[in-house]
Amino acid sequence: MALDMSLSRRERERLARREAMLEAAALVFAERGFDNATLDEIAQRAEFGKGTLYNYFSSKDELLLAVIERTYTQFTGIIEESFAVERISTGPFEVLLRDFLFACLSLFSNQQHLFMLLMREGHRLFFSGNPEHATFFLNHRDRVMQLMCAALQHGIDCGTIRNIDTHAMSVLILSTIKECQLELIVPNDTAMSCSMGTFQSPEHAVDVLVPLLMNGIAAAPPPSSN
Amino acid sequence: MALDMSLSRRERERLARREAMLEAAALVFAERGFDNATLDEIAQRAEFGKGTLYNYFSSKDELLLAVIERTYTQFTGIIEESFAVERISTGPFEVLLRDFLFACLSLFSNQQHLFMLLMREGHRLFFSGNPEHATFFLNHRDRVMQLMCAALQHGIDCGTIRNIDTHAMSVLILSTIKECQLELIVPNDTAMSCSMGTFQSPEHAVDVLVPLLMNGIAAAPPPSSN
DNA sequence: TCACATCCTGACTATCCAGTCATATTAAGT
DNA sequence: ACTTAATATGACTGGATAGTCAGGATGTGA
Repeated sequence: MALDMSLSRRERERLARREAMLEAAALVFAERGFDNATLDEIAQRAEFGKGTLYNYFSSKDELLLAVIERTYTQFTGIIEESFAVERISTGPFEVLLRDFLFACLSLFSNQQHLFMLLMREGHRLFFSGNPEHATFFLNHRDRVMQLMCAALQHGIDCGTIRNIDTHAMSVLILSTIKECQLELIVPNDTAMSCSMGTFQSPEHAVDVLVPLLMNGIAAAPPPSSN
Repeated sequence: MALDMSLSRRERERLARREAMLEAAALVFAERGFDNATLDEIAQRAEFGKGTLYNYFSSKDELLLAVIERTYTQFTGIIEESFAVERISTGPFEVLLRDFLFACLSLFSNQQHLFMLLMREGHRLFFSGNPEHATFFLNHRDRVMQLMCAALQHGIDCGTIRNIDTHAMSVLILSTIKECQLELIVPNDTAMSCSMGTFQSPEHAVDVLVPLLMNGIAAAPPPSSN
C-alpha cells in the first residue's frame, strides 16, 4: 500500500496498476459472482483494455485467487491485532472478544463487497472439485483457525477463560461472525427485511453475542442473574 | 413421497418423474454448482431428454428453486421434530440440543450433496441482486429462524435455559451447525486435510459443542469444574 | 384399426464470453 | 530523430450451453 522506494518508478507503477485491477475485480466478482462476472467489465472498471488484464494475471481463475488472497490478508490482520500478545495478558478476555467481534463486523460492514466475495466464492472454491482451489481455500481457513486457536489457548493459559476445546470454540466464534454479518447486510440489500428481528448495528450485535459466548445458555447464570 | 391414491395413475407418474428430475438436479447442482451444471447432464442422469425438463420446469432457475425448496423442507422438518412441544417441556434443554445437533449433522453427513447445495447456492441466491431470489432465500431462512427462536423461547418459559436473546442465540446455533458440517465434510473431499484438528464424527462434534453452547467460555464454570 | 391427445426428444439456434494476437502506443536509450 | 523494448488494446475465435420446436413415440377410447 505505502509506496516502497526500493522499487523503481516502473515497478511501482506496475504494482499500482495491478492493485487497480484487483480492486475492480473484487467489486465485480462480489456484485455478479465469479461465473457471471466478465473480464470485459472488470477491465472497463479498472480503465484498461481486456488484453491488459492478461499481462498481469494469466486467467480469470488466477485473478479470483489473487483477490481472495488479498481479502484474507486483511482479515487475518484483524485477528492478529485484536489478540496481540501484549493485549491478551492484561485485561479480561471478554474485552478482547468484544474488540475482536467489533473489528470484524466493522471491517465487513464498511466493505460489504469483500464479505460477499468471501461468502460466495470461498465456498465455491472449496466445493469446486478442483483440488488446487480446495487446498487454497482450506489453507487460508486453516490460518484463520490457527490464529483463533492460539488466542484462545493464550486466554486459557492466563486463566481468563476456562479450559475449553479451542478448535471447537474457534469454529463457533468464526461461524457466528459470518452469520451475524449476513444479517447486518440484509436491511441494506433488500427493501423487504423479513419479519425476524435483525441486528441493528455492529455495536448491538456485539452487545448481544458476547454474553452468549462467555456464559452460554444454561439455566444457572454463573456470576449475576438475568 | 408416499403414493397418494387421490391422484390418478397419470398424475402419480407425472409427480414421480418430477421427483426423479429434482433428485438428479440436486446431485448435479451440488457437484458442479449452479452455473457449471448443464441441463443436458441433469436430463441424462434423470434419464430424460433435455426438452422434457421444460415440460416440468420453465427454466434452469426454477429448477434450482424447486430443489432448494425441497431441501429446506427436510431441514425444517428436523427442527420441528427435535423441538416438538411434547419433548421440550420434559427433559433438560441440553438433551434436546444434543439430539437436534446430532440430527442435523447426521442428515447432512448422509446427504452431503444437499449440504453443499444449500451452502453454495443459498448464498448465491441471496447475493444475486435478483430481489425475487433474495426474497426466496430470506423467507426460508426466516422460517428456520422462527422455529429455532420458538424452541428457545419455550426453553426459557420452562426454565430449562436462562433468559437470553433468542434471535441471537439462534444465529449462533445455526451458524455453528453450518461451519461444523463443513469440517465434517473436509476429510472425505480432499486427500489433504490440513493441519488443524477436525471433528471426527457427528457424535464427537456434538460432545464438544454442547458444553460450549450451554456454558460458554467464561473462567468460572457454572456447576462443576473442568 | 384408426384418430386424437399427451408427452418425449435431441438437433438446432442465438447468445455469451474467456482467452488470443496482430497492431498501436508509449517510454528509454543513443 | 531513430531504434528498440515494453506494454496496451479490442476485434476476433472457438467452445460452450440455455432454451426452442418440429417431429416422433406412446397410450387411450371408439
